[in-house]
Order: sequence, then structure tokens, then C-alpha cells
Amino acid sequence: MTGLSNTASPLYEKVKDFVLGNIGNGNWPQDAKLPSEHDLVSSLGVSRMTVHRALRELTAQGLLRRVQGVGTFVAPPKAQSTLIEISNIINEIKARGSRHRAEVVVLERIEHPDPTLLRAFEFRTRQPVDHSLVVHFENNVPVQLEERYVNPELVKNYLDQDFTSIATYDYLQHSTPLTEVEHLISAVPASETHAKLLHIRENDSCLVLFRKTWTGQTVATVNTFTYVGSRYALGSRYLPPAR
Amino acid sequence: MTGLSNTASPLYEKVKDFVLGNIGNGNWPQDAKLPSEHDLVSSLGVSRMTVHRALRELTAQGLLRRVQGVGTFVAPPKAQSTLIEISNIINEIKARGSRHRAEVVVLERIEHPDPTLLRAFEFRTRQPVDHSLVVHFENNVPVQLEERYVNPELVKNYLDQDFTSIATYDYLQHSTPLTEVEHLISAVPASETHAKLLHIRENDSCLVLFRKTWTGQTVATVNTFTYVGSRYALGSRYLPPAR
DNA sequence: TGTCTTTATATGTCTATACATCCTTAGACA
DNA sequence: TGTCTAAGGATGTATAGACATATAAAGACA
Repeated sequence: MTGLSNTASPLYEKVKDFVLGNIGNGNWPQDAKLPSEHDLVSSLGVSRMTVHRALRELTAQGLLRRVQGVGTFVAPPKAQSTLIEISNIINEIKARGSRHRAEVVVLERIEHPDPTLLRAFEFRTRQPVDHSLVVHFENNVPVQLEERYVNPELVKNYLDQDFTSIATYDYLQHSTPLTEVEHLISAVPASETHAKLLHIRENDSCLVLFRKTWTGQTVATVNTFTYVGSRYALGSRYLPPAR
Repeated sequence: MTGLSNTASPLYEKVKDFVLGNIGNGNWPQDAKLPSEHDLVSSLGVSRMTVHRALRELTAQGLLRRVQGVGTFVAPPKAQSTLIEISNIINEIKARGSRHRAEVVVLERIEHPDPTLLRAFEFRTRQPVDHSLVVHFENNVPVQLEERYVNPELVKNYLDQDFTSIATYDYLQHSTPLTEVEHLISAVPASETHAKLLHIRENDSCLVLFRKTWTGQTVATVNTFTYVGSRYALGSRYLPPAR
């Protein structure tokens, strides 16, 4: 008596179903410790690699938590997460029927980045970083300040593109395969230089979107988008996924 | 000469980086056919299972397309949706190991909502609306002001729950099946009353998350979360579904 | 020419084994 | 009593080999 279903699906899928079944029927409640891989091998009659693959994939999906040397546990139910979509500023402005204009403030290669920047890129040695600072206008009113730091090792010829017409994000997307993205949204008062560039007063509320992207293990870009709070809001309408 | 990096990461990660590198530098453009697993085994000097795992994970991330019996190809760059995850404030505070406390400021049934509220709920007739205003503290420092308007037709007994301990969102989630959610994020200066409740100065920058939910065609809740800009940021780390 | 069959190729799965790495615990020892 | 160390147990990675399965191409045959 193995406990595995007898459908035509591969074995590792059956092992996943077996685990999901035990979680679903309350047999293994939250934070419960699962039988070890070795135990599952014995009780289910499959090889350890097959069990391991099943558990690894469930862990990647966030259903399990694994600690090397300790065991496998049922993860807490996924936090009711809500997803916000952020779209490209140029497309958005054009979609609203407004006129878009971009102004390049800074475009440079930083040969010797400061420690803060090096830390952001997780560089251990001094490596050059490409840097751009662009202001986006909607009908000649500034709405977004786009500051980007790019790893020239991964993104070739970043500085050569035409920043006034091409969406920077589009360029990055097509030139580099991004595998991971981190976002941070906060509200901050405008600094003196930001206020000047965005035609607002110092300390006016701004929405700041920080974004960091990876290609594999390497940091590809570090970006900061500053929106004028009184002129802009990030928004989305979203159909939540089941469960 | 293997072409693999010599960092300390596992071999399958190096294989992934090798593939990503070839895609990134244009060596393998879109729809290009990759070398077969067998070829990669030969040229990289690792076992087939290792190559297979690397390619499988990249395929799961949407970077590659594989067809059994045919080969592996560079997937077309799919529009990369940028999503931000917003989690429950109470869980978040507790996850950080901080102490959470909630203070109920207002809890009432509004029998005759004003026109603004009626419009938000898309009511055509005068219907009552439940209203709660709660301040969330992290270690006795206010971080979030939670204002909720709830449709009592859909959410029964909303006012009866214990707002100081139960996560309001959890209650809503379990009592009503939400079918649609709309979000709006903006940065605004704190009003006088908000400043007083959040222990900040008037006009200090705040992050405002507006959320509206539907159950079918009917508006279920209208919520506004106000975060203290200097103390809080919405964040997420996310693996994009496809490229 | 058209269709069926065979063959080659590539990916998909599974096993048995080995070693690495991390954590916990029990025991030795000062 | 406290601390260091060793052992054991659990997961993490890697390999070689085998078989399964899907697809395309080449060949056999009508």
C-alpha cells in the first residue's frame, strides 16, 4: 500500500499530490514536520531523488519550508497577497492621450562607484556602473524622475540608446533576460534637487518606487522612480487568483 | 575551457548563468536552438541531470521553451508584468518580531452615507455602510491608519468582530468571496487629523493605498490605508512569470 | 507520388549511489 | 557546570546509467 494515486502522471507528481492531500485534509497542519525524505522513500517505494524533486518543487511554490539538517515543514498559508501592477510610464502617458517628452539630465559611466552603489550591486571589487537620470513630462509637466544604474557587464551599450524616444525599460527588457525583480514603494519628501527637476517645492510628497533586477546571480539594474505625489498614482484592477 | 564561472554556487546555477549569459549577450537570440543536453554535457563537463535541472528551471521561469524530441529554444520575451505584493500589516509586523497593537478610533454604522461614499459604492439608493477606523502600532509607534467602509449586505456582523486582535482583512477574506480588487497607490501630505493619529507632523509624506473590492457586480469594501512614509515601505521580491 | 515504417535524436523520468553541508544532540573533558 | 567535540540525522548536490516518450527525417513500399 503505497498511498500514491494510480493515474498516468509521473511519479514525482504523485508524490506532490500525496503531500498536498495530507496538507489539504488536515493530516499535516501548519508547521507540522513532514516525514523525512528517507521515510517517504520507504513508505512510498520511490527513489530519494524523486521524493526530493517533489518536495523541492512544492517548496519553490511556497507550500513547504525546508531547513537543511532539520527537516521539512508545512508552510503557513500564503499571506493574502495583493498584487499591484506597474506599467511603463511612457505607454501610460500616451494611453491617456497626453503628450510625452523626456529630458536627459545625466548620462554617464561611473568608473569608480561609491560604496553605497557597490553594495547595491553586490560588487566586491570596484567595477564601473552606467548611470542615467531622465525626467518624464506629461504635457510639459514633469511627472516622473527616472534614475537608473546599470551593470555594463550585463547590459551592453546602455548609454548609446536614444533616451528621449525609446522607453528605457523596453531596451533593458530586450537586451537582458531578467530572472528576478525586487520592488519597494515608499513616500518621501522631495529633496532640493528633485524638487527643482520636478518643478515642485522642497518636501512636497513624492512616491518613490525602487526596483532592483537580477540576471541569474548577478545584479543587472538598480532603479529609482520618483513620482510627484500630487500628480500621479500607481494603480491596477486585478482579478485575484483562486485560493 | 568549460565556460562556467568559478564562483562557489552550485553547478546547476552555473549552467543557468552560462545559458543566461549567452542569451544576454545576443549569442543565442530569440527562438535560437540551444545545444542539446548531450552537447552541453560534453562542452561543460557536467552530468546530464545537472544540465537538465538547469534547463528545466529556466523553462519553468519562462526563459526557455522545450519540446521533447526536438530541442530547447530561447523563448520570446513576453511582456513582463511588474507586480507588487502587499501583505497584511499585522502579519508583517509580527514577522519582523515586533509587537503589534491596534487602536480602534471609530466603529459605526453610517445609516445615511454622504454622496461621495454612495458613489464609491455605486449605490443608487441610500443604504447603510459600516465604517471602521483603526490605527496599527509597531512597538507603540503608529505605522498604519486603516479606514474601511464595508457593505453590510455582503459582510454580515462586520462591526461585531474584535478589531484589536483579529486581522480585519482575514475576517473579510473568510467571510466574503472577493472576485475583483482595485488598487491605487499615491503619496500625499498628512492631513491635520491623520497627523494627530499617526503621531507625525501635518504635511509629512504618507503612502496611501486605496483598495476597492467587489463580490460579483457589487462593491463589497472601500478601504484606505495610510502608511507613515518615513517608517514604512511596501515591498516584494518577485520571480517574473515569463519573459 | 504518397503513405507507412524505421531510425535517429532530443527531452522526460527514475534509480542507486556518493559525498557535501547544515543542524542538533549527546558525550567527553576541563 | 560549562564548553568543546564528535556523531547522527536531515537536506542539498552531483553522477552514471537506464528506460520512456515525443518528434522529425530517412527509407521502404505500394
